[in-house]
Amino acid sequence: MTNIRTPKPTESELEILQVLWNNKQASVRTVHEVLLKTKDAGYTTTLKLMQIMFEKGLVTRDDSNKTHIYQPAVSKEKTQKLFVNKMIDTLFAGSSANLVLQALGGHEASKEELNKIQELINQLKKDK
Amino acid sequence: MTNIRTPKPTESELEILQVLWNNKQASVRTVHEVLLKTKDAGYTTTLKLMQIMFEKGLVTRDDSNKTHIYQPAVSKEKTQKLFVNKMIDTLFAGSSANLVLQALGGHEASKEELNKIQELINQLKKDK
DNA sequence: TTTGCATTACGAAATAAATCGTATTATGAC
DNA sequence: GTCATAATACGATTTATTTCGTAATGCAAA
Repeated sequence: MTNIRTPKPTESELEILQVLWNNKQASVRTVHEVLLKTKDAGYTTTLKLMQIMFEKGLVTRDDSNKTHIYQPAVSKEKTQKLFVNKMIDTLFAGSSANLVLQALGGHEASKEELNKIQELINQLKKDK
Repeated sequence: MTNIRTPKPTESELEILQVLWNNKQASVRTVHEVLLKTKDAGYTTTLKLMQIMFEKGLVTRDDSNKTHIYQPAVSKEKTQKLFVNKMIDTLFAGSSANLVLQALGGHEASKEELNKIQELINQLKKDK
């Protein structure tokens, strides 16, 4: 599995990836429209960012039509792992449990979600 | 509780804060020595960063002696929460549980740590 | 007091990231 | 074909971050 090295996405790039992950694929216009709900930037800014992401290999695109259609080139899961691991390293002294405690303590999680976590924990304990 | 707004620490600032949190307080020299183990930068770089952090209010310092002694001005817990929340927002669609699952799935956690998490979950479920 | 050394102060350069203005191009309506 | 519109391309600027060179300062040993 040739793991081509894509750089760590920046803050803004992450926002764009989020949209692409949700929609599977999208035009610049679509992405920009979604971003406008939560931030305030010009269309060409989004365009430029997505072009840069293309150069970096963070996204692919179909440019056979006038309006280019972009797709994520990095998986959500891999990217999440990248950031979670970095965070555990630099902010939680290498302990994933510390991160988990912090996350659950602050944010609210539904009962259903808590059940899912509990299940995973049981699984992990069994494996030891 | 007058919450003075301190800016979000940058990557490098986080590394420095980590050292200060561990040591309670430290001189630039001490911090620099610790950083040298994992990264490669000049002494004046670390100095400058810590001076900037002082201006930003991320650290305080005792400059009554020639060698200034720095202390963290933001708590580890608050900073962790800041980053975890941001991460949940931009990378886990607002679901803390998703982050937890990712964290536990990737990194290894000890049985003891898992127990601690389980305890917290039970507590949270009881509160519902 | 003078010298040497470790420190801080400061400015500036190098790098990275985000933003935007303007020019160019493609497409469809007429 | 011409025009209006919407899109891309591209360069430049702005802002944030990191890095470092050099000067000034304080202190302690000789």
